[in-house]
Amino acid sequence: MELRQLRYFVAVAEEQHFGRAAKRLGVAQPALSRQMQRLEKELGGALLVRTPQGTRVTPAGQVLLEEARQLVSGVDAAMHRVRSATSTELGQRRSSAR
Amino acid sequence: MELRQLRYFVAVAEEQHFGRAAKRLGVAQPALSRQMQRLEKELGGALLVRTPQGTRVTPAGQVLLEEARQLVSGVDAAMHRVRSATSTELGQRRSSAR
DNA sequence: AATGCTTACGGGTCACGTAATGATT
DNA sequence: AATCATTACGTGACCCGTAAGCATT
Repeated sequence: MELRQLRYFVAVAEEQHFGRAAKRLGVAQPALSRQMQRLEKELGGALLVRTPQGTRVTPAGQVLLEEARQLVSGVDAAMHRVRSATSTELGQRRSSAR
Repeated sequence: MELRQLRYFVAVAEEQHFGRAAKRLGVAQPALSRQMQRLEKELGGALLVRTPQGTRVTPAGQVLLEEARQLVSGVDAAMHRVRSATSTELGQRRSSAR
């Protein structure tokens, strides 16, 4: 399971539409379709219900949606924290802090 | 930033040695070296201090280490939860639960 | 010279976009 | 026929392992 797949999944689940999700993500629909298939295969079950009118999440998909949102925002937060820590390091040699 | 990089980084930080970390991960040292470089470049600063005796984490690396552990275990937990939810769906049509 | 990490090189895998196909209304 | 998603196909990027290089002790 990769972060890309989690980000893609959140977009599809929220848009309930592969086309709109793809546009929002800046990728083509087939890329999305393949990644969602891969994700479902790895997790061992359907996450999305595809209909000609659009797409809904399954119960398992709903579980993943909540987890994925947390993880994705957690990753973003971690990146910011590390970047802040990196910048802070620069002036730390002689000034004690900040 | 990808999960692979986070897993690799945790191994290096814990082993304080690229060679041992690579062995533990089942990859070759160069693969590890490249991924750590990529990660540091993306995060905009050093995460590891390489010495001929081994490797230590920088302050920013310490921050990342804690974040990475949480994220990696969070991903694993999410996968288990979704898999459980998937199995549960199967018998839900007529039997109410279990 | 030995240890530890990095750069160079070649091969296999993966992700993507465009185009064509399938399915439902 | 129109909409939504999937499969087919070719290209480019990425990851990896082996081999060679650099630095420190």
